[in-house]
Amino acid sequence: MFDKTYDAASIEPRIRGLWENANAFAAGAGAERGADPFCIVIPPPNVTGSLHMGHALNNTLQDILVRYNRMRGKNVLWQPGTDHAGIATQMVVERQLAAEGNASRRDLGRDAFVERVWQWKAQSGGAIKSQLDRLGASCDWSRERFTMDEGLSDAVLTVFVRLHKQGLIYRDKRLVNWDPALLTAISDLEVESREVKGELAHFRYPLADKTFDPEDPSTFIVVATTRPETMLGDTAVAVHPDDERYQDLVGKHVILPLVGRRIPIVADFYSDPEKGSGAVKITPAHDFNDFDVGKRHDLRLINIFDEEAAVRLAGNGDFLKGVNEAALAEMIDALEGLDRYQARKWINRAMEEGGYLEKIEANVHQVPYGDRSNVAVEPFLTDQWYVNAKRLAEPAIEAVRDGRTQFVPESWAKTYFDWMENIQPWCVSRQLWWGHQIPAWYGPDGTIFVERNEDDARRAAEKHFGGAVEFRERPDALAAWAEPGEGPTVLYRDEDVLDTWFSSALWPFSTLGWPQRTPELRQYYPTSVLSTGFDIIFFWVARMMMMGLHLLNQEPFRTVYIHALVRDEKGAKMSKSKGNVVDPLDLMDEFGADALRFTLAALAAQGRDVKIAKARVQGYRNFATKLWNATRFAALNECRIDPSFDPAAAQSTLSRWVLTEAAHAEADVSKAIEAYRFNDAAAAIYRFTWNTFCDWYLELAKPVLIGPDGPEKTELRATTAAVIDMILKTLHPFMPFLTEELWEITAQNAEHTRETLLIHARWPDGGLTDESAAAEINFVVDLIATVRSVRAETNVPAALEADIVVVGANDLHRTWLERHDAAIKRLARAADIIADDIAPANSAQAVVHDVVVCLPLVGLVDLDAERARLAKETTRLERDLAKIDGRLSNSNFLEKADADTIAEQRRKREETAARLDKLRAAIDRLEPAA
RNA sequence: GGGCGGUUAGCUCAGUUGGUUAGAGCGACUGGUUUACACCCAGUAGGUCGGCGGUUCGAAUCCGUCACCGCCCACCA
Repeated sequence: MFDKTYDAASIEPRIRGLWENANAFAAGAGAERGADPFCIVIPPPNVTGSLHMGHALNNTLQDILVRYNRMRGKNVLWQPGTDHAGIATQMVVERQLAAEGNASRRDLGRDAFVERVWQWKAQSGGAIKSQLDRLGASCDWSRERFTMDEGLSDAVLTVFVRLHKQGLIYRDKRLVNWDPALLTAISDLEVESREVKGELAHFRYPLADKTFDPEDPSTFIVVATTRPETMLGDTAVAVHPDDERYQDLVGKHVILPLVGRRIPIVADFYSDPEKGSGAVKITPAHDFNDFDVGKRHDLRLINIFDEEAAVRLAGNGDFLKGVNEAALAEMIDALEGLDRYQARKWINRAMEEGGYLEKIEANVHQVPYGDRSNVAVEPFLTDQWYVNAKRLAEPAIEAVRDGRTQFVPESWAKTYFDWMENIQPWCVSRQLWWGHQIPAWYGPDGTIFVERNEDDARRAAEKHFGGAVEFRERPDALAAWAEPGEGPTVLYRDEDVLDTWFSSALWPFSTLGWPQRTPELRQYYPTSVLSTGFDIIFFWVARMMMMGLHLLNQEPFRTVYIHALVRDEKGAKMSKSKGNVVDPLDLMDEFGADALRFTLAALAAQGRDVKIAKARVQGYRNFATKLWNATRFAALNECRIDPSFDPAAAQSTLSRWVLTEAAHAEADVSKAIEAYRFNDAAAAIYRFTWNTFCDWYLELAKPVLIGPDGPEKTELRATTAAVIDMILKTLHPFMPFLTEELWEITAQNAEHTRETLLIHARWPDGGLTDESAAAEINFVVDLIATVRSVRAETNVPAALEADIVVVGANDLHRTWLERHDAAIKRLARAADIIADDIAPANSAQAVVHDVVVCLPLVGLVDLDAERARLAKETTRLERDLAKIDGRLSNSNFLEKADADTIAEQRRKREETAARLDKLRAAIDRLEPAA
């Protein structure tokens, strides 16, 4: 039954089976009647994704909270599920198609492609669940949801239609961040700016009323740009209204080189006299700031790109208007269809040939990139759907301000506020196929019908048009509109889908059944805690807050716990390209799920990065083995659970001491978990288990446990079993597999049936507190530790058993020495322990509490080493004493420090002085050095 | 440009309202096959808590400043 080592690989699956058979993770399982609810919704991983270290950390922490609260008797639901992850998943499948040499998604067609994605979901969607299982995450899988399942899709439709009717979702034509590789709009958050080494081109724009002469600066105005190719769409040059250099040029015009377009010079505050030449070209259709400038000056918008950001001039009415088409033929010929970067080169060359290029400088600047596609994003003028985030943000800000929702650590609230207070309209439409298709139907007169389904849209449209309507695909509908004939009015549905984060924003209530009024919704909403990384505070947390408050009028969670990011052991962000990714599955294979979990908890200090080091995981695997062996030792010595054992009635100080320490440890762990100080919690149970229970309690109890039967042995056996029980419970949230296994084994050993699995056992609460037992055991522990240290430092052979003479022992000391005689002899390697009034000559000596312990080993003790040791100790004590005396003689200290602190210093002074006296006496007893 | 965080033992990190002899794991060194455990036991060494200045009776802890590192946000002149 009990091997020497805990074999995680074989035990974990069996324990998982136990939990599964018992339906142990089900909502409310093991709860007390009428118990308070405790609910966490899992941050839904990508349905086709796999477990990475960030998931491992986050889900370990959530599971600790969940298991702890479950053991506290609460009605716990950990709601799991997965996200369809629009762009990410679509990209994966597109890549697969490409790799298989298949047709692109466009060739395949929308329906076939979406079908293909569902297949991929069916095929790979189970991986993340089984990996979370592997980790021990105790989610209620019977309630697993998917953002595109029927219920959640219904929630999405409901919200879209409702917000639209409330005017909070609207369609707008404005510049968006356009991803020319993915061919979709993306939101501000999906754009990351990267530093790029580029060029700054200085162009000469000839003044309309002068004859251009490259040598004469009065005939042109210089503009600088990092995007020469966009000059094709320039419709103005802006200078600062206060810029004296350009005062008399405002209102005049320049002729756009190559193109020949006559464009105005306008005065606008956007222009920064400090930058470049102080004059800036304005391209309202391809730059967010220029767009605003264009609005202020009523400038034309000229889009020169197609959706792949390739130049489109031929037949481009906006571009061609007002220029001499014939003169442009050659240029159009050269540029048509070139991508941005090729066009840039061509423009630079052509400008140089025409004498319009003043210079090109190297320039480092920030360029926005699509976080998925890794290509530069293009500001692009399109119609998209927007959510009025500003309105929704107000109650969401309020909820955090007044503490209904609390960030832990608190500092993240600032980040949340900063973003929420400057929030921009949220572009929620995506030109993708994988996702929730937007429920909007377009009629030929420009009317948009936003309804939950086609039937509702039909009814609304029939009412609007006063006759029958018919739905067709967009191209067919547009064709029908172009040539109106007899018959029903033709409508088409918006082809776009919603941003993935739109459905994620509903997660805390959609998974509980909303918009249905389910009992789960009533019971578990608002949820208790949301645990996530800071990287998705904006993407997700903020949006859940907005949606939850708007739709349910209640904040979605009481606490938002923000954990650190997992990095490699050097602190670098893990990335595939760096090759420094640590796979949690590998670590679990090597050291077990419990060891990984414990490591993550132990490293999860707040506000820090979590740097995962393999040695650390190994160390905690060793900890698992340590507990395993301690329990094995207890079993070997027939330490069985005794249902009649009452800790409060325990007789031996050893029992009372360890039971008290156990209660302290439990209190520390509880307090730390409740404060989300997972590292403190892990440290507390680790320290107690290893350093207190194994290193001292078991060692001190050994002589009794392996000795003759008697009342003390009976009691220590029961104590040992009881303390192990307490360890198993307290450790369970961190190491669920090991502890559940030992829970079962210890029950078998006792031929005692456990009422429940450990996962449903009640958290230990309180217990014995006997601070006086500590004095006795601490004396014994310190005595043993001191003797060991002295022996090692004075080079006493390890195997030698030496007498210990204790000088200055009072009756109490004598009782203690008597009572723990066997343990001290065993642990301090003593032949005999003698209480005496006179110290033997030339022995090694040390002060322990109020007594002096002597090792009378003439010839065996290295006296020089002993003298050095005592001298060192004396020096240290003298220094301490001087420090304390300094404080106590400082009148300021005595006046201003609080009474407790002063009393403490006085106590310390006495203690140190007494110790020093004993030490000096000990030195005097030694033969002076030769 | 704005904001946030970090700098503590060789390495990775704790250190909760200012008062400890500044701790842990790993690593190093010394010694151990004592019948739970070598994934172990006992012991030892190792830190002017990034620099400077200040507040305070007292600072790793509070304030200022500088240096370096990291992250987030921000108009691609």
